[in-house]
Amino acid sequence: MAAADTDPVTDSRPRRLPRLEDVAELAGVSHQTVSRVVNNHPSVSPGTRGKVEAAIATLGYRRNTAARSLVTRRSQTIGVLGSELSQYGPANTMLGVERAARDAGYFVSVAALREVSRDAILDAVRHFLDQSVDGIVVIVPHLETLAALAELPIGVPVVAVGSNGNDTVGGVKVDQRRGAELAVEHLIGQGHVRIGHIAGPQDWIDAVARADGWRAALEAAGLAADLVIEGDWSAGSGYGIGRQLAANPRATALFVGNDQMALGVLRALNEAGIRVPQDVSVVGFDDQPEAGYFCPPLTVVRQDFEELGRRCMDMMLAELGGTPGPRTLVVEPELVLRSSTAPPG
Amino acid sequence: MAAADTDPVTDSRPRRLPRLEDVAELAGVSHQTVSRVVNNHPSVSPGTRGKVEAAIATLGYRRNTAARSLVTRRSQTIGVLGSELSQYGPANTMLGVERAARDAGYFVSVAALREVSRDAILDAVRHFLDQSVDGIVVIVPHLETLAALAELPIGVPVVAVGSNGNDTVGGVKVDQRRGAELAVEHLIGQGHVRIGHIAGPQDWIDAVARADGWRAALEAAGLAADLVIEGDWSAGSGYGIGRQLAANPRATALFVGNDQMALGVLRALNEAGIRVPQDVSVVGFDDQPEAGYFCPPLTVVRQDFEELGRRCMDMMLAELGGTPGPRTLVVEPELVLRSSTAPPG
DNA sequence: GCAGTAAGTGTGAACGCTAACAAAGTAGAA
DNA sequence: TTCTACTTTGTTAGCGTTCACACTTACTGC
Repeated sequence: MAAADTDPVTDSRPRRLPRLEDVAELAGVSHQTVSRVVNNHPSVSPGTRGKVEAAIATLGYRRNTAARSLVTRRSQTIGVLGSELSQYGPANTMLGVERAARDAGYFVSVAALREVSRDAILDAVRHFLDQSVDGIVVIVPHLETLAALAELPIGVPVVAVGSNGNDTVGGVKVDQRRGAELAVEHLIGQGHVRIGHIAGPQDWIDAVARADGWRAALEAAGLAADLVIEGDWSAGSGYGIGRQLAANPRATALFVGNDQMALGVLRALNEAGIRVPQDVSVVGFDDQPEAGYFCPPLTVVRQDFEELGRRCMDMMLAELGGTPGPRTLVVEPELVLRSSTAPPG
Repeated sequence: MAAADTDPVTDSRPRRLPRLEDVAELAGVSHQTVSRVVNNHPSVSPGTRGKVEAAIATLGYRRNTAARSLVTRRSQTIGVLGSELSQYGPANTMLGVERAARDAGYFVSVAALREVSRDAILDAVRHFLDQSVDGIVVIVPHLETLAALAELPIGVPVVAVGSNGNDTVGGVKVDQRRGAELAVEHLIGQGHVRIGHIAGPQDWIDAVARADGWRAALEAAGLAADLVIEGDWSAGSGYGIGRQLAANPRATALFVGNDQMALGVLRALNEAGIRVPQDVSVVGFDDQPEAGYFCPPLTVVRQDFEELGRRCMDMMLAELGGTPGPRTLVVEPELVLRSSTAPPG
């Protein structure tokens, strides 16, 4: 009885998945013809194609990726190397990449960095090389990352989100500097002259660019750019900085490096009885879905992360297709006005 | 000149990556011995092992995954099928899975669902089967998902987050019902007798379980469970519901299905001049990092999503190792008290 | 001293696919 | 008719691994 279940003779279940050869036999053609059908090769007569397709359907044939990769030396897989993937921005960028990749017939392999260090990055890259990915998308917006990537001869195209492209690594980014300028110009337009900046950690590419934009916009207007405090992107750090500022108010407007820190700032000001926007205006950065429901709803610079991810993949596909395009792609940010900003006084 | 760059004779760069055979030749052994070294097979003498390892290091040999998969019929890849992967919970669950998987030597392939539908799910599963993944982790907390999965003979182990396990699909979940009970019991303990529930969409497994827990806790205390309004998880829907309730107050405490909706509720109440927690207490669910910085900081039921992801992978590994353990794994939630709850009146 | 066992190593054949080439058939032009 | 060119199909040889097995050598126990 137990034997009947596994006896190769009496067992009617297929012992293994069907392969080209099985399809070929059923369709009465050679395995190569089946391969041609599967790969949409043009030189197959309509009649043959029909027979083969029928056989494929009958057997439920699926092409074996490993065998195909072995001979083509391509895995149809893109590695996504990311950190902070539970954050709104990186997560959505990854989703944009995933979508574009799957649409293009690629698999997406993910490696998340526990901590951002040279070793962790090299380890993840090796992981991907072991998997023989066809290309790597890097969503690790640290300056250090780019340096680490330059160390290893990777051998496949690399596209880094947030960076400028160079000859070894393609770059796709939202124009952070421009975003910061939009925010600050808006505040200046409302009549603010003391505009502070709560910055992200300065080893992050985007944090530096936002601080630069803030400074540039102020200087262009002849205003002082002397109030900048560095946080760590978290609501907690925003809260701490907010308390400091509440105790010793030095500005009528704050340009905050991201929405989470802005949330912390809002809460600290609220606790201290400082009204937003009547006493202080606040602008965030990212536009995560919750930003419109903060107290008060937050004026923000919006980044389209999914678009960013898609563009990454566009560049990657161009590279993989052997038709490299521009090495740098820039997505424009947008200012979204809500009620956390108003003229001073 | 151009020829010199590619001429097979004068070009000293390796034409292709080194393989077992190349290592074997350099070490003066057979390719099989090299294979044994690479796979940590015990029956290799220390001397031979040393020679081979040296040759591997010299050539920078890395084993070819495709060839290996072809013969072993295992891809060392786990597919993660997820929706809402930019949300705090699913994203962190995925990260937990990724971490455990990579530690166990597996690659992680991701497919994100654009919309949750039978077709989209089946499409993603087929995508993974095309890639011949060794197992699939499903982070799509819809009732519908489980039904769709049951349709297809998948042929590899499947572990679903948030579900109860059955014979075809393993289940790993945080005890949502218990979490809801913790929240409601806390409110009852503070003296609340009119406790409403703002629920998530009822086609989500977790939303149903939380509503059940809320109802059970109230009924156990002999209180009425008659105020439940369904939202869509978003801050916007929480805001809309909050405005309704502010116009027509019917409870002194609200158990809200997740943190985002709670944010919307807080904002609506704040706008209407209803104080939290003096007039109304609010409890959220998830404990995303921002919850402690809402106005006021939100009392929540915390779920450890990363742990959840790790457990998923534990179950998967047991399954893959041929030693299936329990079909259901439950992680305990925890109540985190902050200042959005207080005794009524 | 000889079988019996174990450890270490090598040989050959898959695994399922694609690339390159060969062969057969078809059609139009000379 | 015959030649050429093209289309369609088949044949063969890998791709780089692991598996099953065979072979050697060394050590055990009688």
